[in-house]
Amino acid sequence: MSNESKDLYSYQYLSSLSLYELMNLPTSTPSSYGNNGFVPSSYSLADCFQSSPGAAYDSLLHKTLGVSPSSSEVFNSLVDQESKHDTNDVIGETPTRVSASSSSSEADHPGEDSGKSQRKRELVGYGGEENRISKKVGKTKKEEKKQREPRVSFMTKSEVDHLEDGYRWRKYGQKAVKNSIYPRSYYRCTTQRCNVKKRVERSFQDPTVVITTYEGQHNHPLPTNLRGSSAAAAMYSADFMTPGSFTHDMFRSSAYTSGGSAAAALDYGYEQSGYGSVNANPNAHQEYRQGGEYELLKEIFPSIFFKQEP
DNA sequence: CGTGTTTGACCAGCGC
DNA sequence: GCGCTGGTCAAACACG
Repeated sequence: MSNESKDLYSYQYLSSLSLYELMNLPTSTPSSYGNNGFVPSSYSLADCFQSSPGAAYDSLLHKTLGVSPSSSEVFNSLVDQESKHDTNDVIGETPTRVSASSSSSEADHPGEDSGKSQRKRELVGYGGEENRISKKVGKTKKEEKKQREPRVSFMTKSEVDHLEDGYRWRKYGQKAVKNSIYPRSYYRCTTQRCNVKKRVERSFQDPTVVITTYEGQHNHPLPTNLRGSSAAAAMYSADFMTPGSFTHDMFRSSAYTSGGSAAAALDYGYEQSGYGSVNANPNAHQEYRQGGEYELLKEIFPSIFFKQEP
């Protein structure tokens, strides 16, 4: 799969460049912070949504996926590449459509973890995971695969690998990835019974680009005792942004001044037909924001979205 | 002491 | 069947 992933990677890289061009982002990033153009990377990701989730999301996804039809393929292909083998099992069955409902919460789908891990836990007797093991009973591997969690992939121009999103993450692994000199880090939400994971890797073609892939949906509120720069990100935002006043232009400006920009893509496990219609139908954009993608993002970044709601 | 990171080992899936 | 690769585990370690 080496050649294929290489192509995907190249494709993605070009796509990200296209995004920057679309957003009229300069190649250099003079900053209003007077901070060499850098602020915590969390700003570029979280604040974009924090300031106005709808606008930022529009900006991110509509521009990324909407303007450039190939981009959606690229992003989705990228995040799907390791699970291509699932396609035959899943395609046409639309098992991973996500809505704001809790029907797809981790509690309901603990089998998000790979079967191999379950097998190992079964052998080792991994504490606190009995429910997973018991859930495994009576299921085939294929059935487990179908329960892949939806994933969201962000490309963020940042010098910081691990983007603060308000949740607490525990790093549980790091692997060198093929065709990249940068390792991929694996994080898991530290909240009990929440199996949301994320992978963080740096683009080997553009080291300034960090690719963050979230998998699953949090089944708990945002931790109250936040550490790190989530609050700081909010402060950054408050300094010069008024919630709700965020426009596409401001997002562009935000990405510009923060020295960071982000692209996002949603991975619904082969259910991508919606993008075409979104692109073709201007009115579909609203539906799309009210639909699964927007809601998914809300669930993944509740702290960001809830702050905007009166 | 609790929490998070590092890192070598292990395992399963896939391609050849 | 074998080797490669991605994903995960868990002991050891670091840190506040």
